[in-house]
Amino acid sequence: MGRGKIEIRRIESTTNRQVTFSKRRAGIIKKAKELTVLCDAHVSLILFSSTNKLFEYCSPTTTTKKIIDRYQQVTATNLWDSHYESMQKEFNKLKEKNERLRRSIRQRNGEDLDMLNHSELCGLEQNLSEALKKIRSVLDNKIKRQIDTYRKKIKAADSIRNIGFMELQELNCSFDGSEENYESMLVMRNGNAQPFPISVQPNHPNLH
Amino acid sequence: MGRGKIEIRRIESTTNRQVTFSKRRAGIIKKAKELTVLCDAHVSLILFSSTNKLFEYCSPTTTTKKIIDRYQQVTATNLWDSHYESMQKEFNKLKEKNERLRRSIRQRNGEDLDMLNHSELCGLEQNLSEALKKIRSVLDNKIKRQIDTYRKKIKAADSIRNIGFMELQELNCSFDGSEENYESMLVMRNGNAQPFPISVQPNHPNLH
DNA sequence: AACTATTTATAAGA
DNA sequence: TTCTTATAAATAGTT
Repeated sequence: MGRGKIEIRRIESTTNRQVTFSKRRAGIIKKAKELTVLCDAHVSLILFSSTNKLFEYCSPTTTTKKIIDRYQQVTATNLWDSHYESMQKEFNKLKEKNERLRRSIRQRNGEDLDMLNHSELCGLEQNLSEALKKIRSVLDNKIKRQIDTYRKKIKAADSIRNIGFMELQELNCSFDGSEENYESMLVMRNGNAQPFPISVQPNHPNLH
Repeated sequence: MGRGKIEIRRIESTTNRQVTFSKRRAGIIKKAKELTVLCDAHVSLILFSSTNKLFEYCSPTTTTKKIIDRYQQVTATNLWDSHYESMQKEFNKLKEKNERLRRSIRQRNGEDLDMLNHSELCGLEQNLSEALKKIRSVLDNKIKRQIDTYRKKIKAADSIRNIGFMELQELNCSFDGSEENYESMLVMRNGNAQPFPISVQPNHPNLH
């Protein structure tokens, strides 16, 4: 139908192909609509162009989803049951793993120990004992590092104290060298500055 | 197109409607085929007649399932029901939980401690320490109970020994009462029977 | 996007 | 259902 007859074979010219697609797409969708109305049919038409554009028609009395569900029922082609099923399997596996992990944690917490036999219990004991050693060593190191930090701060403060003392001597102020008077003097010099930082981990907000 | 023009409205005559459906179905499927070939398109056409008969066309380069999957991807219309969707959410939640549990176990195993702050580390230390106490007490109790069992077995064996001794005396055998000879005598009496059960948990196959 | 010569689809009839 | 055929509709090539 048209000025000339065409062979039904892939149209080589890209533009021509796209124009034809556009025209015939309109045609077939019109036909689908007419079929729906004239014959009281349910139609789902899904088109992907060669440029991967999607076009669809669906009878207004229904939805694509419903048609596909019906199609599935009739053909017994389970389009997504396999997908769904495999997912359900994975889900259950994950649940099981989760339960095992929880139990493991409970056991590492000293609960639910009845189900363990003697050797398992011994293994757990050894395992926890080693873990505790590691944690304590990490904790030790942290504390050591903190003590070091404090020492350095003390040293720094001391040197400030000495400098302050020397400055005082130079200024001929009436300072007797006692701690209280020294601090009040520092406050006088620096405004509100604290002599030592109080916060242990100034950059960590979650410290209780 | 035809002998007369028709209005596009439901055909009231059932036979006529069915005839028209039949004719137009052939027509639209032909159009779908032509579109597929001419324009290199992917087409899925699903038809349900008013009598609920299913007809379909699908481009030979693909399958209805593939087209529907693609349709789903593009439209992001969740054709899978809400159950599936909620399941997917649950699945991801479970995965997350799982990861947290794993991390917790690693930490209770003395690994991945860097991400813990000081107080968390202290809490972990205390927690593990208490767990270890519990486990050790359970282990202690078990061992105590085993020792009790052994004691009872020894007592039982002793009474057997006494009975055996008395029997020996009655039989006027030449038994001097020493341990070695007593045991060899028992072996003689009972075949290969062991005086005490060696295995702690004879019913557990996984004992190392 | 519009036009139109032609092909194609199909309504009605057999 | 299938065939026929007059006619409506679709569309290929063109503008």
